[in-house]
Amino acid sequence: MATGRTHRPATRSRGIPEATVARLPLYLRALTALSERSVPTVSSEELAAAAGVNSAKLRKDFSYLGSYGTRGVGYDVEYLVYQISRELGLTQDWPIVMVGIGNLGAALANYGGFASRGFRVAALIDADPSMVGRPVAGMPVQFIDDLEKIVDENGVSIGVIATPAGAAQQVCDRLVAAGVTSILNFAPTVLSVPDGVDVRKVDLSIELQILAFHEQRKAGEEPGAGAEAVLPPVVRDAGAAAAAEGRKGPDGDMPAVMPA
Amino acid sequence: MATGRTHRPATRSRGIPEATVARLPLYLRALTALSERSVPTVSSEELAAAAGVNSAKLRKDFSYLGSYGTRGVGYDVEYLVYQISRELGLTQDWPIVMVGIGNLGAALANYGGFASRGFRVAALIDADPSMVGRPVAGMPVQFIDDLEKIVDENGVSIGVIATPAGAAQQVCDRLVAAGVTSILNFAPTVLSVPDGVDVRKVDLSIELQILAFHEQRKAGEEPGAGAEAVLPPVVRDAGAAAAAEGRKGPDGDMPAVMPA
DNA sequence: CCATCTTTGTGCACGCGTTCACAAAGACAT
DNA sequence: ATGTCTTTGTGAACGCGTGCACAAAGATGG
Repeated sequence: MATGRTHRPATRSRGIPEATVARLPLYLRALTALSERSVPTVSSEELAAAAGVNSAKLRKDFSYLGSYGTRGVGYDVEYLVYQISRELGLTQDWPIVMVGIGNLGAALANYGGFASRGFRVAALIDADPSMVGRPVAGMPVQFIDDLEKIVDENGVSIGVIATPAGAAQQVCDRLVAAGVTSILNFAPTVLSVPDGVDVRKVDLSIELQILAFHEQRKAGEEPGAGAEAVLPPVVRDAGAAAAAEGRKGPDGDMPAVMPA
Repeated sequence: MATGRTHRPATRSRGIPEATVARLPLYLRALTALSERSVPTVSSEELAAAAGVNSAKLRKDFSYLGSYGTRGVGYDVEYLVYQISRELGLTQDWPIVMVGIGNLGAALANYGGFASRGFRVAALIDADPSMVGRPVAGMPVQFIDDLEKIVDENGVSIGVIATPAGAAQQVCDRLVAAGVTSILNFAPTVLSVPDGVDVRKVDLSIELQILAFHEQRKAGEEPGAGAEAVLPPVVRDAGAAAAAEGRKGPDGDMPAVMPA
């Protein structure tokens, strides 16, 4: 799900559901591991286990790509690796630019997973003049003024934004204007982009917050005694009127600071 | 979606849909920004725009939490900030441990978004003795042998794994055995965990691959001439029999290297 | 107190994704 | 060649999430 898009164009591609596309890299990784161990064929059951999904789901996913399996035997590992790679567009070379070489950006630049599988970091870009020229991941950081030139000369269509939140939209606009049509956003902001541009968002703190939600559920299954909750950071009020509506029965400790 | 779980228990929590939970942090961020600008109330339309979602969806999401709005006016910003924070469990203090202080781990430790909103990095842990004692983000790295002690003494229930793929499952097992019940996994591996443990996965290269898929679609809408695809990394064969089944009509360049 | 206007909360329908369950397809042995 | 056994590919049912559209609720003004 490309968070950051206001309306979902569904992008039902060429009949391949978005949910399936999101799982193809998972299958590809599992298949690559099998390939390295020279395993010739694999059943949907085995591969599904390796990828952490349901076997029926896996078969249906593959059915969107075509009939690449052999009944009674399974799937040919090498063949499937190539088919999925091709479907994902990984048989091409994808030059990417990374903007914002702070802690996170530098780590991403060094991250091996980025360079693998057809992705090639074409340039690292930052707005801080003191960063410019400094080598990060064996590559000199370039100044943001050259962004358009870099994108154009390298034929870059994928950009990674790892700037502070405040600069993200501005950087995004420049990338899009320069011709970038896919953006991976690490800044904690909602980017607005024109139609035809894909944005995917990776937000570390959101992931933690979702975990905290489930964690809280596990911890305080019983209502009434809310364990040891820290005082709410907002002003509290004694009025409990708001709780009267009571859609949620088991919710003993509603602080109720209803606005006037 | 907690990738990494084999079967989905759906975790339909207390009636709050998982999709809604995943959006609550988004709303919270937008609301916090409004709060800092001292905006007293906000309509579902405005807030939805700020969070990048549909207004009807936002209202439905909030309806799961209760009736916190005022018709004809909108939502009280401060009140809603507190309600969502409480629902997400962010009014508590969540000590977390981070295992694997390489490039990515160090960047995460320095990442401001982690420390904000109730999350507190209780310890940084690494298996490399040369890292131990070295300060990262103003905090000494501790040796992995003390993992169980650290988790226990700090009451840690959330762990972040930023190790290489090979070490991830092992680290995961130790975390779970020590009492951690929520894991945020940055290693490119499928973790298997017992029931009751939540795993969320952040995979940088997968996100890129999904972008590449859509990018490829945008670039080569026409079939037949596959632009300038690099030669397939697997052995090719002249046999074209496999394509005969032909579920997908418009797919001109099927390489067809069917196994024997 | 009544009328009007704004905005919420939600019933409903629709579409996507998941899962089940099974027929068809092929491998393999005899 | 025939039968058995394994595994795929998929039709169909189900459930969740989304978005529309509107009635109910409350604010505001006269």
